[in-house]
Amino acid sequence: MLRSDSNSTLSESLEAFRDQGVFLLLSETFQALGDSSRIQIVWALAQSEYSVGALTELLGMTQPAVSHHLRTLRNLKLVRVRKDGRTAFYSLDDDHIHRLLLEGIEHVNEFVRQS
Amino acid sequence: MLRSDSNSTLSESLEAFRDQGVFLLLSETFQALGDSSRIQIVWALAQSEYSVGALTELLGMTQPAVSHHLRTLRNLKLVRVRKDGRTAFYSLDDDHIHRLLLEGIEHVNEFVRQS
DNA sequence: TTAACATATAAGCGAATGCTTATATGTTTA
DNA sequence: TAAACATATAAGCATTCGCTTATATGTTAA
Repeated sequence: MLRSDSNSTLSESLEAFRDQGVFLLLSETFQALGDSSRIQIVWALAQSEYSVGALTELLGMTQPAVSHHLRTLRNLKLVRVRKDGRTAFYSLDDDHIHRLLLEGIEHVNEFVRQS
Repeated sequence: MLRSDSNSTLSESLEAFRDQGVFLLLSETFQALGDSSRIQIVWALAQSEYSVGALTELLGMTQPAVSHHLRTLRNLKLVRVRKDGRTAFYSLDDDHIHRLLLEGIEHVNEFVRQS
């Protein structure tokens, strides 16, 4: 197989990103969005903040399942919590998440258009 | 066309997106990017097109593993193939994928900055 | 304080996932 | 044609994942 020096810069970035854990963190981030239930949660939070109970009712899941998913999203800083008394209000952490979601939807649109 | 009525409520858009399979396809797309090996493949292809053999050597994986991951990415139209003789050259399917990757990296940067 | 409420966590089960080894398909070259 | 080559697919195994039920933690109200 043909080997060229033009790979050197890529293989350097590959090694650097591997060492810095960028690929791992990046894949974990996408993986967090890679679940139908969590995407629905993120979609809801993209409209407004919601409490755990509200999400539970809105999405028709059990409360522990919602909490479980929210922890996953929280660990990767995709959502944040605001506590008021005994209720916890969740919202998207920053605009990157919103844009990620929109880019994803655009791709899906493209996908369906080609089918 | 996949879109929610801008006047509809959240629960209506949730129902519509569920029925149209948007959430499923969207989560599958993110899930495809949610693996450390596949992200490295996508990162490589974001720089230039590569053959299966080149990716195998570049990433230090076995050839069947690379083919396996490429199929996953292909099924979701994240990458496309161009065949020349007995070699298959892969590249990113469209610009959405590139932007998804860049948005993800920005989020990871934000993540690390906060830690 | 006690009871009701809102959320978080734990343990365990079934299903899905990524990788390995082995083999099949298809293309070029001797 | 046969052999070498490039890629794709298949079967099996170990691990991970999402969900369920049960329970714990913490807050408000009577």
